[in-house]
Amino acid sequence: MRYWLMKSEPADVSIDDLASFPDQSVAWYGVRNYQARNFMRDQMAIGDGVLFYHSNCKIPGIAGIARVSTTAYPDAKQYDQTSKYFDEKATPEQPRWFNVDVQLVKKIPLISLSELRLHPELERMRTLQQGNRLSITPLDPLEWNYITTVLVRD
DNA sequence: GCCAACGTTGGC
DNA sequence: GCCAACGTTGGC
Repeated sequence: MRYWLMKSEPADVSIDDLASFPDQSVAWYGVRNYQARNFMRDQMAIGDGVLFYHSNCKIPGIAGIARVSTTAYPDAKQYDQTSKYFDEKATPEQPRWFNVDVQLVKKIPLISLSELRLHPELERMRTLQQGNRLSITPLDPLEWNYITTVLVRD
């Protein structure tokens, strides 16, 4: 059982979008970074904990708790010529990009990035490190526990 | 819209 | 295999 922080741009898929989808789940398509891909392909398992993070928006931060609901499978968008995620070097025989499905557990009152930065317990979190751009990062179980038990209020 | 950080590309 | 140029991310 592992824990992850996964960034989504709410203009693309927000926590409310996720809540409205069938099974409240979504294919985590569009990851085009090898390190993030490898996390999904090689390390994620069904049931892993996910912090659903809103990035590139007015108030970035953690918007919900979710879970990994499938193992990794080829990202369909890599074959879609009309998609910005199309990859001409990918074939069904040799897919290059993978994704898991992520399912909502619960929406939470937003924990903003600026609030996260106030907690010394979280200072080692990768998402808080300067210059970090990875859209998927592993979370230390202590960080997961701190966020989901101390910071989530409702 | 700025720009720092950093990943990728491609010439050599 | 180096590394400069370029593109992207994402907070501010």
